[in-house]
Amino acid sequence: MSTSPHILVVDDDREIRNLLGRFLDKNEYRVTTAADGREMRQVLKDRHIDLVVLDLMLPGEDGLDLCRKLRAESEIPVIMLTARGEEMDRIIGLEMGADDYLPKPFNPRELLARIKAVLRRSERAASRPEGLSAPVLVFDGWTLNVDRRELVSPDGVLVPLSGGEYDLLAAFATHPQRVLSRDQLLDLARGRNAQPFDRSIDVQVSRLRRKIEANPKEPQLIKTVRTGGYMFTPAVEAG
Amino acid sequence: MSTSPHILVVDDDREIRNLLGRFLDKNEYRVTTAADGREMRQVLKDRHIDLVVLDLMLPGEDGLDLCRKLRAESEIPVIMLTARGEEMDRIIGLEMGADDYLPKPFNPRELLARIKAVLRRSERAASRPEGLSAPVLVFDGWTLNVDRRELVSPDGVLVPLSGGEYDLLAAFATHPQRVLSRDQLLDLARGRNAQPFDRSIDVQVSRLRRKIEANPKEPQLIKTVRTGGYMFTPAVEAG
DNA sequence: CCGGCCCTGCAACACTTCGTTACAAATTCC
DNA sequence: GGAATTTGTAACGAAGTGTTGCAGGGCCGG
Repeated sequence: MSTSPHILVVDDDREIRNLLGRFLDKNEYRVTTAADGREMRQVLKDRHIDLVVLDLMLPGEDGLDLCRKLRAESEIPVIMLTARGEEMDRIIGLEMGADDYLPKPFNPRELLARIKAVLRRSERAASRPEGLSAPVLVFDGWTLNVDRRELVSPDGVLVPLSGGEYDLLAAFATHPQRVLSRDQLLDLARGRNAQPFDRSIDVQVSRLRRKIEANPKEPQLIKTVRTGGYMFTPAVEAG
Repeated sequence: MSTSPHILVVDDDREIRNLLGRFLDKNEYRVTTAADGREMRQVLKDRHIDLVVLDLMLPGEDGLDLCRKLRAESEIPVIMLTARGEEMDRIIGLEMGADDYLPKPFNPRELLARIKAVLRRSERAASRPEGLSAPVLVFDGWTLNVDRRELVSPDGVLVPLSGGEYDLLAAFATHPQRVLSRDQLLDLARGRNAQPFDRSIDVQVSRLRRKIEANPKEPQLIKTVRTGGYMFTPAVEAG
């Protein structure tokens, strides 16, 4: 039930991916792995990730490049790994915007400690310092204010949402027009994995529909896709 | 009944095709094989494929070429096989856009593990990244909105379809004016293979006709092709 | 033209999945 | 610490889908 941080390990070496995957898993983190930049972006688009462990040396795109781009468009903290243990790398790594740095080979416990430290820091810093990342999502007349976690209806009325309802709607609104499985929704909105026979998303969808659908019996915004999950149908634009 | 991923194995060696076919079949995957690029394209046009296992060395078109073209026009993940075990091939393979790579000879279990990994990844990435794939299909006055999974009749009325009815109609509308066997339809609309005496498509066609045919007794849009399957007769254009 | 065979349409039934309510557990707010 | 709110779980009815069986109609050999 606990909502544990979700860590993305990006490394081209499968050995290392598996090793870190198992290790972090044992230490109460949820882990996903990626072998290169393309995979990393895919995961980032579809799951909520709290921290990225990024290898400096990657096939195709360079880890430093990736880190810089990642920094440009999100606030996800990054810990860099590198095979070269030189001080220069460290400086470059940190200048690229990484939150911490670890030379290979390293002791997994060392990585664990740094992950904990970085997460503790970024937890507090969950503010967005005047960055222009979309604070308002508009769809079908509705306005979802991400900063205030508030929803305003097409006729301008503020519709009170519970925290979970907001999280679910935000998950939908940031992944519109595609089928999202219950598992994905649980990850995006609650930061946990589904358990067998987990129906909590169904119930939460039902409660959300009651508040945003004109006719909850015939939902237009959140459609059910049998055996597939749910789909948020309207186009969403940044306000 | 289960809807298992459908894998296309492309290799000119019949031995390998059969071997992999049986092996993957035993491991709960649906498999189709192709001997060259032409067959591959044919299958891709007719079936829903979740992953392609592609040999690097093929008669006629090169595997790398095929992979690049495949990548250019679809999001289907690719695992490359090659007889040469050199590192350069690996880099080229990945740069061509393959999702993973396996040198021959290989252990089938190894391939299985990679297939699982790639599918797990691509499962989440079922997004349409601003590609211009048709979001609206128009035929004979009707409009099928793929984003909203909605059907609008010639006189502008929204016709409620169940999920399965929509999936079936979408399968038809994306493969118009050609005979589709029950097996193909089951694959395209339900993602599963037919079982002996499987009549579910017939029933679903019947239910769909009730909603879209002016006179279901004399269907104009979905024609029956005796011993062949069904054919969607109107011309379909992107809206 | 007729009878048997095979294929398709569809109604009826069985089974699965989903929506919603009720209630209990957990969390938040005074 | 207790009340109010929120969230998860269980249960049940509703809706969707697959299966089965039978009726109707085409096709073929005689």
